[in-house]
Amino acid sequence: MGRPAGGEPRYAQVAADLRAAIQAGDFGEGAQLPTENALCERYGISRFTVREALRRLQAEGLIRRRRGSGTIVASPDQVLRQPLSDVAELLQYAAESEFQFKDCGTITLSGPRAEELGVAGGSQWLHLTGLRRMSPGGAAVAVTEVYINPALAAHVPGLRPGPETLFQQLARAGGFRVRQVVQNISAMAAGNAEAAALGIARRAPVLRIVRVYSDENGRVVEISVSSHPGDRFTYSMHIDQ
Amino acid sequence: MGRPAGGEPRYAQVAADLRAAIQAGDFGEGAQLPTENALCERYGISRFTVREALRRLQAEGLIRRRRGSGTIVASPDQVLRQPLSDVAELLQYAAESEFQFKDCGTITLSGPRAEELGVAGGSQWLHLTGLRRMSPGGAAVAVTEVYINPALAAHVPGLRPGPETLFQQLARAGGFRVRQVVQNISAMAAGNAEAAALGIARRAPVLRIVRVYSDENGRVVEISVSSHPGDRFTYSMHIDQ
DNA sequence: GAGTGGTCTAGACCACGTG
DNA sequence: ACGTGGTCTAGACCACTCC
Repeated sequence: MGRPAGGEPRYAQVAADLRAAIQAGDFGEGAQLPTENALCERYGISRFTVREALRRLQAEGLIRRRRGSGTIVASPDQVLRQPLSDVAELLQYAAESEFQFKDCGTITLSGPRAEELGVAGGSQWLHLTGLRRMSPGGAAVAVTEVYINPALAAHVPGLRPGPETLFQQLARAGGFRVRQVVQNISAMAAGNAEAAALGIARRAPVLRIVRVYSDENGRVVEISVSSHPGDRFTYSMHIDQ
Repeated sequence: MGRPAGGEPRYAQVAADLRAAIQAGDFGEGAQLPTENALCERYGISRFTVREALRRLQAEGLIRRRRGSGTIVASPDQVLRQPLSDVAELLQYAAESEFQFKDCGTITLSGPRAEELGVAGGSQWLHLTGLRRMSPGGAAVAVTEVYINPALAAHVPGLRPGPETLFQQLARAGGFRVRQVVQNISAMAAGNAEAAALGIARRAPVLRIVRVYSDENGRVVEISVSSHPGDRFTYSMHIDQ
């Protein structure tokens, strides 16, 4: 039957359970996962639901599947892997790194900057700035500018660093859901402020990732602009077929 | 019944049909697509198959879906959108741009370069170099180095620019299938050769995309290294939920 | 041949958006 | 209230891998 239980679909619960087991090393790297039928029995659910859960894990790059061979735990790859095919994966990345920020008041986004971000020129935004590290005290992997819709001003003082991303906290506090994230990646020369924050040379190449978060009505609720040093960050993706 | 017809799954045929209709403008931008049930009747297939087809189009960013509202044609966005969640989407991008290349013989990949690409040091590769433009005669959006497994040397002279990507042509000629693509994106300063080919300043920031194509046995069949001028290229993705 | 994941059917109930 | 897409069941046949 199509009951979503406590609000979360059953496949999401199963996916979370398997993800935790994989990351806890219960299966081991390269090890075989239980077959679909075994998972059906273990959780008492249909194959459809098991497959939906496994589909998510595969999209995250946690598992690899092959007809005839089975499902195996993927080898955790190289540098900084940041897969991306739905919002849940963005959260995964956020939970693995450390983010510190400070409130910078209100800012008006002007001509070229507004155009770059795809917002109306002259519009007002709440402005935060932050630094992301892969480990506490480690080298910064990103400096981030965050712009928040002023309609959400009341909830900004309650924002906390932690496993929850800013947009998750905003969504919960503001009573909306993030429905779409558009992400643009480009290469540019570091500006003075970025170079100073990251400890790199001026005009050094940086990877700039702009994310625009919109809610169900198409309202832009948050924009984040992250600049990553070219030599400390690689955006990694994989496609399996 | 589970018959894959002429080799291509039915949902892929339906997806291709709908994709063609959307791109031909049969529905118009922002227009409503037929409902799932309507598509079931039109194609004489089950809802499962219709949903699998729509799932692909949604991942490509061609449509947006919402419970209660229906399915609409997404507005074609900004600059150069290169979505990516399975191999089929890589092909889409390739078909929309123009790629010219020339054969440069054999090359040995040495220490740091080999490490960057994740191949054995001292291994030999066939080397091609190419230029990609969004329109014939237009400005170059990328300079590309291609390395091909020497075991496929016999098929290299048959490679042709066109709507089919190099790895598609290699797979067909070599009788294998590309099973995995790993893609790494980083920012770096342009080298002398890249700067000259792209007509940009030396040390200008470029977006470097390294793609490693592997077949079903994990054998690396092709590696492509594309360098995009920072000011002419943006890698764009979207996530809908 | 046995077992895997991939495709597909014909149903069902549900949450959500729009009237 | 109604129709939409989202979740879910219990089956089935198929292509593929491995023994």
